[in-house]
Amino acid sequence: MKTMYLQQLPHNLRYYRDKHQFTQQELADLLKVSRSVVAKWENGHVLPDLLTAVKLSKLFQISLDTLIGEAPETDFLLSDYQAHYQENTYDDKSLHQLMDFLLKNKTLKEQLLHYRTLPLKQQKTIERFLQMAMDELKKY
Amino acid sequence: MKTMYLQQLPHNLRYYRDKHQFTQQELADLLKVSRSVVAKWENGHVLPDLLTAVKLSKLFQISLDTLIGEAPETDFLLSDYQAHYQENTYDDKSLHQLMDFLLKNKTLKEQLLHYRTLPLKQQKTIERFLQMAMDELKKY
DNA sequence: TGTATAATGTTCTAAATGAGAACAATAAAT
DNA sequence: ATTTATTGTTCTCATTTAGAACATTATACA
Repeated sequence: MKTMYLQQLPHNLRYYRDKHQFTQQELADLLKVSRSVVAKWENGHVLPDLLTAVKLSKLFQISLDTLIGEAPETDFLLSDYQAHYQENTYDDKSLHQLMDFLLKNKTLKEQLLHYRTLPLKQQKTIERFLQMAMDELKKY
Repeated sequence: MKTMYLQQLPHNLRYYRDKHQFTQQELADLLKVSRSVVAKWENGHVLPDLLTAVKLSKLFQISLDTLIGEAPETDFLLSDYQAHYQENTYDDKSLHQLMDFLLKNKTLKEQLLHYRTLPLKQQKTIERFLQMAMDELKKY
């Protein structure tokens, strides 16, 4: 059996574009692509690339999974967890992002764990060093 | 400002592959692609196409949005979080410690938030520098 | 209804980009 | 220390998409 994964995408695209009352041309302009390619997406002749798909989902304010018609069932439990975390001072969104990031970057995480154990003076030194490195890279 | 949308994808791919204890080869076989292209995804040299991305999200049993690191709400992060906590108490403790640490170190936190948005290549460079700095300090 | 205009569909070509094979470098194991 | 497993990179080829031009269909309105 062939992959049915993206069957729905063309329909969804047209549906959401209509919903937002865009013409193909208007949508194309927003995304800075040609109109003809929008038509091709909607007719299933061609797939948008991943980046474009993300842009579309943002534009339509829906999840990627919804856009491609593969939205997973919603998870009830989540609100509970969210409540829990909000109570416990971890309500800072940026911190969440950071933790998620560290969760997925083992090396950095290990480094930070070690960094944490260093004398304050050394921490400061490293902090400055890090800042320098990042400023330096910013130039390019 | 450049599109930051898919910054996270390489890390996430590696993270979930590791989590499932696949080698690149094994993952490649499951998806019926070459191993080298898996390596390139994980190093941010190339993007998987939409269909492959969907397959990956199915294989890892996560949403596409989670996979690309653009989960609309923190919901997805939290679920990841939760799973992680349940599975691996040891690691979690360290994550908790890190969270507390970062909560109390605003500068470092800001740096990391910025670091997170850098191109993968720059991240690697900085990571190496950081390692060097820390190794150097270890001597004294 | 006929005509003009707007919106959409399709084709062809050129260009972008990912895929794979082969080779290189690292890491892990023994 | 040497072998083996795993991962990273380069080069080329093949695939696929994007855009322009053209064709078709739908809509407006006289």
